[in-house]
Amino acid sequence: MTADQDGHVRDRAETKVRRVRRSAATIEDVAAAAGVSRQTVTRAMNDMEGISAATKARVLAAAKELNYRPSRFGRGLARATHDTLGLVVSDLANPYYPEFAAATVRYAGELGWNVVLVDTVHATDQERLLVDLASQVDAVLGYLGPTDLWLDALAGMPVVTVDPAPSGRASGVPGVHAVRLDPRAALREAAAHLARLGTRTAVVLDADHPGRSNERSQQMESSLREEGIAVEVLRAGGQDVATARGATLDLLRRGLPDALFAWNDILAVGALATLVEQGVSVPGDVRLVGFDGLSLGTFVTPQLTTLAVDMREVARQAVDLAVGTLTDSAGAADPQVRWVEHVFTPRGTA
Amino acid sequence: MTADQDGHVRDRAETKVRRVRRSAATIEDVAAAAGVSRQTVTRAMNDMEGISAATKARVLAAAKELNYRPSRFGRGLARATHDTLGLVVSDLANPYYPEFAAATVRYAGELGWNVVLVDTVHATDQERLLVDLASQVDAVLGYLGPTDLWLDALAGMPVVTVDPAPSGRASGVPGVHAVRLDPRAALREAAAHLARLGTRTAVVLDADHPGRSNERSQQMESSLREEGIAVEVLRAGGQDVATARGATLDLLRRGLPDALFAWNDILAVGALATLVEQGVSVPGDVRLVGFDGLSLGTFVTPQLTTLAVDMREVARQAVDLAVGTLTDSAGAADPQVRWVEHVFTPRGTA
DNA sequence: CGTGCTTCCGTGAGCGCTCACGGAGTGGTA
DNA sequence: TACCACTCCGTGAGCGCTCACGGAAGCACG
Repeated sequence: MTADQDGHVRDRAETKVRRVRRSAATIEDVAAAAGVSRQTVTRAMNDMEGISAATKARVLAAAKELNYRPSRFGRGLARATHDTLGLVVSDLANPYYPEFAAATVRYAGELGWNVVLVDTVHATDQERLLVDLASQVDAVLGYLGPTDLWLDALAGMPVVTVDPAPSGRASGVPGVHAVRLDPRAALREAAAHLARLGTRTAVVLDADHPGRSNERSQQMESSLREEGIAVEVLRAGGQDVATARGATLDLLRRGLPDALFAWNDILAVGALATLVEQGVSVPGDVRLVGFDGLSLGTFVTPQLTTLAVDMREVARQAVDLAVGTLTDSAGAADPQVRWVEHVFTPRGTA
Repeated sequence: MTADQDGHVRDRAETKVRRVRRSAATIEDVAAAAGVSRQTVTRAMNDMEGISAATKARVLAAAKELNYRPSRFGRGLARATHDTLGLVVSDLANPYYPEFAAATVRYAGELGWNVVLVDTVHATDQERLLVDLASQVDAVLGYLGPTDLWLDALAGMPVVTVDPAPSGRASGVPGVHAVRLDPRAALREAAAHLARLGTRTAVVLDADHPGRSNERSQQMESSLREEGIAVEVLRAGGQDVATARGATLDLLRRGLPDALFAWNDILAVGALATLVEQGVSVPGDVRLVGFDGLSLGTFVTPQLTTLAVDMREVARQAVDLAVGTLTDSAGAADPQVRWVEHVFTPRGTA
């Protein structure tokens, strides 16, 4: 890391890279080897029209012989589009995001789109990361974080945010769409389910994040109240297993409620482990409900009752929105919102 | 999907993309706005020498004003290197790979390298994917699968394989390195630990993959034998939770051993869940040991005893090898192998 | 005053590819 | 023969950027 006279810190690779000279074959080499022109090579490589089967075979053979790989950069420069989507997640170490990413990569792949996946949590300069991403993809989708961080960096490019709605400045901007998650019906189902099991008191285990966390736990709270259940919201201040353990131990000391509603499956799993270790029976003594429907919830015993989000559906909606904006005539770029409903998934803990 | 006369199936996005015309600002625009030349803009954007502070400030202001984002393609074409590593994993839905990817992205980022992450399991044409990756990165590392699939596609480019050794044709190729995992010491420790607990019989729960699986389970088998423990290898034929459940139920019918040694943590967690559900006490009736040390093993109760691999260390070695080959003088490209040892991590199940 | 050095900046050229065009050859019709 | 349509292929030009150079100005030295 060095700093220039403006105090701007450079964190790129400073050491001069003396690359193993690859002397990669270029389109010109292939053209010469096959005795044709560049354009004919292009036609062969991209399955374009206007080339005879014999010539095409000869070109492809030459390409294979020379180990020719078309340069993504050359192509990117010459073409207007790149058949590529940028997928942004905030932290691959959080099991939620790999599940989302895997579903998206799969669906986009089925449609013939490439995906460039970036993880923002480790980025030293998030804006630079997004700017860089923007220059090489046709659209960006995923968990982009606060609007101010990306609205300028991605200006003029189709964007699909997932889960939290694009706030303030971003709403109404052409080409900026949203896939939103609606847990309300599933929450009502879960609350009714808990009431049916005789639940009188409940604790909402909140991760206490400023934005959406509040909305989600508020929704949890009100749906429980509507079933006549007394609710306390406990802000754990984090969404990792260790935090859940601490909060649960705290709860044990103060006296357990009939049910525990966790902000997400990770907190739920942490609570479950702590409860079981302390000899509390789940769901016998305490009912437990998670949120997200991660596969992780099926690894524990008893398996976690949760409000699942259908990742394939989220992926489908997000990719369809992005691709739709790209393929439709320019007029169809007006902002759209697609809702995906959570699904109440009773398993072993409630 | 269409097929041309050669029967070659195209799976790229066929629909013509009529992109929202972005009319992105180019370096020329910035140069004109700031009243300087292209080269001066380059100097300002890349913190290069030979530019006065005043001019630099003027250029950066103009760039910001025009919302200028340097094109990755233009830059890629003009530059020899890209400060970018290609990271290949086989399936993000398998919790092992996100942990590896997160560690690698983080460490590479600390060194100032960008990372392009690709998932091969969903690729319709894996070779094409790798060829595409190769054209835009300086080196490739990760889980590349069978040598034949990538050796040609990545010819002449630094490659670092992780875990399984590059087989046959790839060994000894300049620039093709390996980070290998060595579980032997940890296996001995685990076996001794099990013996100390009075284990007389054990079952190795194998995932039954043709290549490395055999080696791993063989190592498990022999280390247990050396402690005088009778071993049976059970080939489950898969490495998902459902498979583990089936195999465990099968085992229950036939009579349980004193200990279960699972091919990886996922199988172990599946076995644990099944055992607990069936009223078997772990580690009371059966000791259980996993393999990999995924965070997932700390989510279950009791927490999984396992042979952990230090992902940060693996990431460090892999990135260092790749970057080292790139930065050293060309002679240092002779194949290297870095070993990372597993760490026996006794937790709750043994 | 001529020479050399340093600092700052601009000019061609070219990276590898695709696009829009145009031309050569073939076969059919008037 | 003259004309047209069609198939196949090649030729400039240019995408946006950086590299290697070279030139202009300012200053110090003999």
